[in-house]
Amino acid sequence: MRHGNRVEWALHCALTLAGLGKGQRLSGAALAELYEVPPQYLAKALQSMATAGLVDSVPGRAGGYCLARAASSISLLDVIDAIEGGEPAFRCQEIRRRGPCSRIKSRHFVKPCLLAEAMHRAESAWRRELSGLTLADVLADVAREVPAVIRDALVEWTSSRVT
Amino acid sequence: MRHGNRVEWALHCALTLAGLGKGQRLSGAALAELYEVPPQYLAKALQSMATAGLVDSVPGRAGGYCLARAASSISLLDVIDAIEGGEPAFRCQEIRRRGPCSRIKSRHFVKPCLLAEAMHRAESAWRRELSGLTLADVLADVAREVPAVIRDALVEWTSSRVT
DNA sequence: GTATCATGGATATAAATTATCCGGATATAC
DNA sequence: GTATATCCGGATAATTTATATCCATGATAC
Repeated sequence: MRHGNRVEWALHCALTLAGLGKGQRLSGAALAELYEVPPQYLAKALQSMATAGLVDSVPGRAGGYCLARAASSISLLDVIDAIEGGEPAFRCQEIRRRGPCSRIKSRHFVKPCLLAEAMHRAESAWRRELSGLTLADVLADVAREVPAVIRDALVEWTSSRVT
Repeated sequence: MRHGNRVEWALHCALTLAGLGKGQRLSGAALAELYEVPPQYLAKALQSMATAGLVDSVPGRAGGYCLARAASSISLLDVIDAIEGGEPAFRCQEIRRRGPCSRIKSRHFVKPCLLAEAMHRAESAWRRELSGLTLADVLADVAREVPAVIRDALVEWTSSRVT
């Protein structure tokens, strides 16, 4: 089980957009440069976030992306779900009903599969952890923990690409 | 992000083996019949569990599989890790160091990526949930919650295939 | 009007998953 | 001892998913 690369890209892009000033935007090409990833493929991830209502996209010259709402209202889970669709990682195939149990009527299987339930509880714990952390939270941590050398370099680059 | 089918198969097989009496075994073919899955592919999952030390495999006529240790000492996480290798689902590619940050010396990146950390904390929550649930726990829930009709059918089938 | 940018569909490539095959080793039944 | 049933592990094939690119379209700034 593993996440696609776009999850990482989307998280970083969302965080970068969260650090922008009011009314500022970055183009897809700029974000692709920032992280050195394929621009047209990154565009798919940005598009997914736009569809999910996390970012606003402005076409045309001086267009680009910015957050659609406050960074404090966007959780990491929101971003991940936008990219991966929010479907559960464990998908019960109900194999418990096969073989010798295939003759048993459906009504006896009223209780969900206990193993599937356990897997879903675990996923809920995962989702809870990620839904409790917003872009604003991470941004605050960045301000506190990331060295000034790095923050300065990012601020400088951003100011050269922002619109 | 999604789990392979073998995870579900392995969990159900492990639970079935946990329900066996002392010294009893089931062959890979029998388990494949029980869940109507491809025998030779299920064998790979059983092999992984054997390699991980979760089940003992006995070759030869009247051979088969049984748990290698007490059901109360095998967690669902043990089974999943045996199948999927226990690698984290999120693998940080350190894209934060690219682009404008590629000139910054490595020593400034001493703190791990905050987004990667958040993802790993979420995975830890997932793992904690699953490591806290053993096959014995689930077996007890089955005894309590699964209708007798189903349990009886399984017991009957098992007794016809066990060695 | 022209250059820049996002959109979304189509398509191509790479990788992981799923599945099968087979020769070899081992233990049991007869 | 021989035949049978079983696990092992490497090789290979088929299928599905992830990754990546291409291009036609429409919107916006200058």
